[in-house]
Amino acid sequence: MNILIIEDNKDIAENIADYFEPLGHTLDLAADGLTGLHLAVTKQFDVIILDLMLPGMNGITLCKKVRQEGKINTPVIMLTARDQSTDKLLGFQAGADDYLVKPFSVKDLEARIQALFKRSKITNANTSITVADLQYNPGTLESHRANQKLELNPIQRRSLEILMKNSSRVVSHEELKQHIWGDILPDNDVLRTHIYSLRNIIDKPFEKKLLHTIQGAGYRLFDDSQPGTEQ
Amino acid sequence: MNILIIEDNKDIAENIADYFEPLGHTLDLAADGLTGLHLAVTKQFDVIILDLMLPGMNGITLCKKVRQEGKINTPVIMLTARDQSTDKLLGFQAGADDYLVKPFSVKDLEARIQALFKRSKITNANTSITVADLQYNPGTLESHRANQKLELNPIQRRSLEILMKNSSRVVSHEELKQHIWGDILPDNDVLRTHIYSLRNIIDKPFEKKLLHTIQGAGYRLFDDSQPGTEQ
DNA sequence: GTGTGAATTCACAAATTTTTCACAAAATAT
DNA sequence: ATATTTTGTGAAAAATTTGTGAATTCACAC
Repeated sequence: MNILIIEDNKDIAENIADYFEPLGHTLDLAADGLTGLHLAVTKQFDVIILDLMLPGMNGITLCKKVRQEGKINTPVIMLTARDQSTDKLLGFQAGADDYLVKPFSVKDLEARIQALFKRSKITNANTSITVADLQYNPGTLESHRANQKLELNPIQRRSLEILMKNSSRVVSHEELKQHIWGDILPDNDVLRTHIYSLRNIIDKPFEKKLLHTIQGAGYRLFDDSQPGTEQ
Repeated sequence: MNILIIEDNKDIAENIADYFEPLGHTLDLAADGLTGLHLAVTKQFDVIILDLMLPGMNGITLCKKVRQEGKINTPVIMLTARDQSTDKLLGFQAGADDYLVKPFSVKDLEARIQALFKRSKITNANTSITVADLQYNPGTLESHRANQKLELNPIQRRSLEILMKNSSRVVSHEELKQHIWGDILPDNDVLRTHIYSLRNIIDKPFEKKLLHTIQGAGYRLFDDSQPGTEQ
């Protein structure tokens, strides 16, 4: 799972990281609001852990901004320093999904994350993502193009998922690798080979090519014949 | 809709009641764990709203007991105070369907209830779940295929149950294990063997295979000859 | 204790996926 | 224009996942 922690207190951030990384999750840390916001909107996360009090921009503003982007519905867990009854309402209004009061145990946090994840899985079950005539359903893990079913292996599936979810931007090699393999990243050859095989399935049999290479940057899935969508 | 509220805080209970009763729902209140448990197993509810902290018996124990009965799969929404330790929730994920952090708005609660209800409507009543010619009745715990009764042991039954309830998506190994065994998850071999034995019963004697393996992801029960249902 | 059936472990086969590697082609830098 | 780096291509080897069924352990009723 990919987790973004926006928290200026090093101790807390490290504490969380030390607990979750061995469990195989990939963590990104941001120590201030601006960095956090930037990461939140440019990378794909499964959950965002957000401190309320931050240098640069406070958590509520940040949460609102993230939600305003519209496209991001990643679950957000707010961390608050102490019992301030106004915080909670503000937080929920801003679009947070859950709350934890410091100090908390990491086990607590884990439980909350699990629950949120479960919830979002249920709500996302029946919504499929579309780019041109290419479709991906995160629930059934099936993909179709032009009403034909595409047979993908796990890595191809995960690659497509990331690319589909982020078709509005370029996904870097690093990010792609992180999502597929977590933290033990393989050689660069490997990704290239997988993209090649993915292309063979989703693009080769079709007229219009959707998976584009952005040299030196990464890959992006989009329909280049439709300038409107491309943004 | 029949709603059971197990909550010792009168204010919260009344608040919920005041909101839902005018909407035409029937509410039952229990102010302590024992009363709650008794009601839960003796009456039929569409959803149970359960406070984590209760006099008499805490919410987790109660939920476990209710589930142990086996026959009750009424959706349960947990209520937790926001500074409450929820790490115990981890082991109990399999039992509750969702949870809300106090304070919450009744609107929130309503949304959650609707979502759960929609999902469990099918499974709860006397209606059984159907995938192709395979049927499972959550009330009687019986399963049939092509009008023949299938004899399943508890593990096979629970496996089939979660697969049937989620036939619209892939159920991961982890999920399956959690649903079957709760918190002490066994080796991966075990699940494989049980799926094998389940297949022998529900698929082997029949022409059409319904239990499909999604490599690297999990299992899904569906009729692959009917692309319509498959979506 | 003994017997019974269920659950788990184990070992091996089969299927499938993932990685490695070597070279070609294309793009970028000098 | 030439060198250098990045990316594409594809086959072959390595590794992993899954299926299968027998052997073993376990739990519990008698």
